[in-house]
Amino acid sequence: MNNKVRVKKATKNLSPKVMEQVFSRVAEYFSVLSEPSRLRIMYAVCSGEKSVSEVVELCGSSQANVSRHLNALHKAGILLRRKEGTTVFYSIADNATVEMCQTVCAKIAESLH
Amino acid sequence: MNNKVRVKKATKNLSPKVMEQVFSRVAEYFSVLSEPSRLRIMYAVCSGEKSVSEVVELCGSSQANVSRHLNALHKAGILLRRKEGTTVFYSIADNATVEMCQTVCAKIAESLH
DNA sequence: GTCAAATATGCATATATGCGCATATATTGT
DNA sequence: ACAATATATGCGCATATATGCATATTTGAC
Repeated sequence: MNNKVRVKKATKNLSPKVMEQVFSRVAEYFSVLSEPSRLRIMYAVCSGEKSVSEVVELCGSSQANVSRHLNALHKAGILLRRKEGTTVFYSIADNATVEMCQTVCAKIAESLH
Repeated sequence: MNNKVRVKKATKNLSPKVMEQVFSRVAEYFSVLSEPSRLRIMYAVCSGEKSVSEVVELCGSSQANVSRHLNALHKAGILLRRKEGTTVFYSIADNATVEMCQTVCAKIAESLH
């Protein structure tokens, strides 16, 4: 059996110090996606740009929490922020992340049977 | 601009109730990958099957923690467990997860400049 | 059976984080 | 300036979890 996995170029020959930084950042990245509330928000936004209020409406969480979660997703580079008057719109900044989430969701949705 | 993202078949037409279950499971899945210690372990194991002691050696964490983390990764279906005498070997069970981690690592390693 | 090695686990602690609540801030309209 | 609306944030609490330490458990050698 061969269960070794080839390491991609971009992560090859990195010093242990840098590797630690990468692991730390990657952990933070996955951490942002490790909350049902934020996944719900991602699901709401990935169908098109939404204001905070719209997301609140769609997700059923409190305005305060939705605001915080949207901010977290924005800081992580996953969502874009656009301001128009008093309204703030969020949209997908990183399609790769959305596709990754959908791949994982699909796999898990299947395994639920 | 078109930043809508198509939803995969497997997650389409799921009841809100099931969607919640999926989000919960997916959050747990990402949660397992949201710790530098576990990513370090994944990196050690993805180059080939390793015993607990070997992983301890490679990662520098305590035996207790490595054991716990390996168990978490195993319960999440990401690692396989094989026992031989008193030694327990872990190996990659899910290549998709490893590839996903490497994709994210590569992206973040690049962005570190 | 006894001992040693490898792994797993119970417990206490420190830290992180999600949430509810109240409130601050920003912007528009009157 | 004032009121109303939309969003962000400070605070306290409850919960989750990573870690260190000690110890239990499992298995093989003698």
